[in-house]
Amino acid sequence: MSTIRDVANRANVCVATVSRMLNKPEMVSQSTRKRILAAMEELNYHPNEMARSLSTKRTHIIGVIIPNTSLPLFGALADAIESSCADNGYKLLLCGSRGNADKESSMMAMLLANKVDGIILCASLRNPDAYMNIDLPIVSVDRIIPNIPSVSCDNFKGGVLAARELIDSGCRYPVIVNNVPGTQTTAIMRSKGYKYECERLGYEYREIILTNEQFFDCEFDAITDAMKNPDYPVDGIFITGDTHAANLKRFCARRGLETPRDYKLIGFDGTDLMDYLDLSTISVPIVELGALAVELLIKRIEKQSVPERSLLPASLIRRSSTSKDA
Amino acid sequence: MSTIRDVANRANVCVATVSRMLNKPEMVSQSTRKRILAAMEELNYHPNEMARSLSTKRTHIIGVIIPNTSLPLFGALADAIESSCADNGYKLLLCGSRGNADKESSMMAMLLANKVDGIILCASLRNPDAYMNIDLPIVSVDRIIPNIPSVSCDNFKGGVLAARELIDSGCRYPVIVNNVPGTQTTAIMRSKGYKYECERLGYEYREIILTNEQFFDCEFDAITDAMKNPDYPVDGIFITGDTHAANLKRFCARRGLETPRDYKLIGFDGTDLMDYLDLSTISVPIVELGALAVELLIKRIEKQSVPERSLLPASLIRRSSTSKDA
DNA sequence: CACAATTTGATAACCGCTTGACAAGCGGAA
DNA sequence: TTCCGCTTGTCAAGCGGTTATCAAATTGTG
Repeated sequence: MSTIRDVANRANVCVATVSRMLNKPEMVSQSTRKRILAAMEELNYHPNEMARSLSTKRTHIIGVIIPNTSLPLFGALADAIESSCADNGYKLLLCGSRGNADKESSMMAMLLANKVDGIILCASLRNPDAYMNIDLPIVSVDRIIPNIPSVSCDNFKGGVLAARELIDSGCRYPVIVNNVPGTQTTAIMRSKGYKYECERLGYEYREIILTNEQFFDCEFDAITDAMKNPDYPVDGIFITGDTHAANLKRFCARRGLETPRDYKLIGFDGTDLMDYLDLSTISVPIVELGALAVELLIKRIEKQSVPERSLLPASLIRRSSTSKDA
Repeated sequence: MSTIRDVANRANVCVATVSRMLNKPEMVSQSTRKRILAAMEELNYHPNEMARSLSTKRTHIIGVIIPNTSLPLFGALADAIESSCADNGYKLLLCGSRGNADKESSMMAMLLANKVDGIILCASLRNPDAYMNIDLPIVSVDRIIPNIPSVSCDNFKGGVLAARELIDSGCRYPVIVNNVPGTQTTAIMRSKGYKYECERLGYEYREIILTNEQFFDCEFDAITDAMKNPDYPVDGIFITGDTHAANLKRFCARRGLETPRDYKLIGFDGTDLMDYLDLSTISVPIVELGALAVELLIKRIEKQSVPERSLLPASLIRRSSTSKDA
C-alpha cells in the first residue's frame, strides 16, 4: 500500500504539495496537479482515511442507532439515511439496538470511541439520560429527547386523520389500540390527535391497551371481544403500526371477521405491506425524515444552528379497509 | 477528551503500562490494574480507535455492500450481519449500492481507503472484475464470484422444492417466471433445480421471461395471457422473489383470478410478507446466511482458510396458495 | 539472604497524514 | 532591473495510540 511519500517521490514534489493538492487543490498549479494525479494513478494510491481523521479530527462517519433493519419501517429509514449520507460525502456506521437500552448505551460509547462526527438516534428511550450530556452532535428520529433536535412526522395530525377516516367511513364506535403508555412521546401525540378529532366530531374516546407481548404474540382477543361488547360494539380500529394492523387483520380473518364489512381498520406507518393487504394507513414520510435527519445532523456538525423540533406531514392512504360500502 | 497520557499521569504509571493493560491485561498486576481503571473512570477515558487502528492496522470494521435495506430480504440480511458483527466485536460500515455497478466500485474504493478489515458483498455482478484482485478479505452473499468465497442458500434445491410443490398441489401446466438471464448464478441454479425436478416428474419445462422494468411496473400480462393459452394453460407459477409473488397475486386478483382456485403460486425468499398474504414460498435462511458470512469473513481476516462455496438449505413454507383443494 | 521471576518505567520510533512557518524559485509587470 | 505574487520545498511537530528495548524496581522462593 503506497503512502503520500511514495506519491511525492514519484511525482518529484514534496509531501506537503501532495497534501495541498488533496485538501486545497486550488493552491497547486495545473501542471504539478497533473503530475501528482498521474503518480497517484500509477501507484493506485488512496489516502488513508484513518490517518487523515487522526490529524483532522473529522472522520466523515456518522453513527446510526436503530432498533432493527429487518422491520420494514426501520429498513426503509436506514436506507434513506444511508442514501442521504452518501450524497453528502458521509459514511454510515450502523448499530442495531434491538430496542435494548443497555446496548444503546454501549453503542453510544463505541461510536464515541470511533470518533464519528455525529449520531442519528432512533432510541428506545428507556434511559434518556444516557443520550444527554454527550459532547457530539445528535439528531433523534421520531423520538423526543430533551436538548436534542428531533425530526418526526406530525403524529398529532396523523391521529387526527385516522380518527376522521374511521368516522368518515361510517364507524359509530371507533377505538384506538395502544401500547402500554411509555415514554414514547410520538405515540402520545398520535393518541392526542386521535382523541382531539374524535371529540371534535362528537364521538367518544376509547382505547384498548395491549402489552408488548400481546402485540408480539398477536393476542388480540381483547379487540375481538370489544367488537362484541353490546354497550360499545367496536366497529372501527386505529392501530398504530402497520405490522400490528396486518397481524390484527389476519387474527380477525381467522375468526371470520373481514374489513370493511365487519369492521374498519387503519394502521400507521405507510409501509408497502399495507398496499398488498389493501389496508388503509397513515403514511409517514420516511425518506424525507431520513434526509432531514441527515441534513440537520450535518448542519450541527458544521456548528450551524438547527430547529429543536421538526415536523413532517403525515398523510392518509385510503384503501378498502376503510371504505364506506360495508 | 483525555488521552492515554492523561490516564498514565493520573494513575502514576507510564503510557506503556496503560497500553499494556489495554491490550494484554494479563501482563499487569492486579493493583496497578485497579489504579489504571480508576483513572480511566475518573477521566471518562475511551481509547481513540482511530489512533489505535492507525498503528495496529486493524479497524475491526467490516464493510457491507448491499443493494437496499428497504427491501425486506436485504433489510433482514443487513440486520443479521450487523448482529453477528456486534457479537464478534466488529462494527459495520453500511453501503447501499442500489444495484448500481458504478456505485459498487466507488464504495469498494471508499471501504479500502477507510481500511476496513474485510467486506461482505451482495453484488450486482454487473462488473465482477471490480471485486477481484482486491487485497482484502471478501465474502459474497448469494452471488457467485470467481476466487471469492460465497455463502448462499441451496438454490437448486429450492427450485426442486418449488417444482415439486406445484406439481404435488395438482398443477398440470407449471411455469417458472424468470428475470432476463444475467450473471446471477443463483437465479440460474434455481431454474436448474426447477427444471430438473419438472423433468424428473415427467413435466414439461416452461419459463416466462420478464424484464426488470416489467417486474418493477407489475406488467404481468404475459403471465395471465399464458394462463389462457389453450396449448399450455398455465395453472402453477413459481416466481422467484416474494415481492414479485405479492405483486403478481395482486395483479391477478384485480382480474378475478385467485389462488389456489384459479392457479397455484409459490414465491422465493421466505419473507414475512408471504405469511400475511397466505402465499407459499421457498424460505431462505437469511439469519444463518448473515451469520455464516460474518463467520467466514472473520476467519479470512484471521488468515484461516475457508470453504470456497457454502450452501445453506432452502425449505418449503406451504400455505394456501399451493393447497390441493382447488 | 541471594537469586530468579515478575512487573514497571523510560524512551523513542512509528503508523500516514496535516499544517504552519519560512524560504526559495519562478515568471510577469512596472 | 527590481519588486511582487504565486507556487513549491523544507522542516518539524502533532494527532493518539502501539510496541520494542533495556533497565530498574518489586516480589517471591528456597
